[in-house]
Amino acid sequence: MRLATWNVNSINARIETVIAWFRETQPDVACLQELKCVDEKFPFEAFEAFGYNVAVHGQKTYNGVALLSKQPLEDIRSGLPDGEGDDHARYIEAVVSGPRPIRVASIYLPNGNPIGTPKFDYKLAWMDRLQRHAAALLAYEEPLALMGDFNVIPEEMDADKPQSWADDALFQPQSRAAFRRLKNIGLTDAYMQIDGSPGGYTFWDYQAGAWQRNHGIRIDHALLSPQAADRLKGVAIHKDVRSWEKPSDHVPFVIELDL
DNA sequence: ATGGTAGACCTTCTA
Repeated sequence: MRLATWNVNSINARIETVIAWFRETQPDVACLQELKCVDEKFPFEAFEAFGYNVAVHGQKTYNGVALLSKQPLEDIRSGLPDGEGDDHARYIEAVVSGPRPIRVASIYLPNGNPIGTPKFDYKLAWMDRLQRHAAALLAYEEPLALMGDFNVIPEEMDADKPQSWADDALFQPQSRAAFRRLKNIGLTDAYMQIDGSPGGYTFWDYQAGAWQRNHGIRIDHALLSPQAADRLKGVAIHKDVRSWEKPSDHVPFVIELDL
């Protein structure tokens, strides 16, 4: 079973690129982030034509997440618990049905920049909420994949120029510690389990020729419960997609599970 | 030295 996560940076601006990639990769499940549209503006038909079931948690202009699956989606939940006062559409989860069901979440974790502002506090509070919810899901002791744009550079090896991220919310010690705490409740970083080599970047900024200079970072992750990690067979970063026409600044990250 | 691009949308915000 092939599961993908991809921050598309506007689904409607990216639809031709995204469809071209779906044709080529045929993922069983895809987690999309940064749709930048409300539910009604999501291009359902383009994906339903491929036989995908779609669950969308959209928002005007900013954020927005979706789950696409060839198998039916059940128990669809939008938003993290304890979300009063939080109107950002950054989380959707569902159970992908089948002989061996798996719960999958599409996550767009807050960026948090600039540091020293309420935006950074919001990031850390959101990570705390995510950890508490993930702990509750782990108690089911079932296959679970938390996939998305976590907006955290876990280690120095996950950035081409770590120094240039020193003052950035994505590489703050507090952000990295919160990401470690999340993993330490019992989640496995799929990339590190299978590959783990430096340079496995998933994002290159549009600015300052970051792609041409390979100034990338690894911020798109898949965190797996033990029941999913035990069935992890492969990971792949679709780096070449960054060089396609009208690319997102993120590329797809794909994991293969023996489910 | 603080550059540079992309998307949504109306003027600036977010990334």
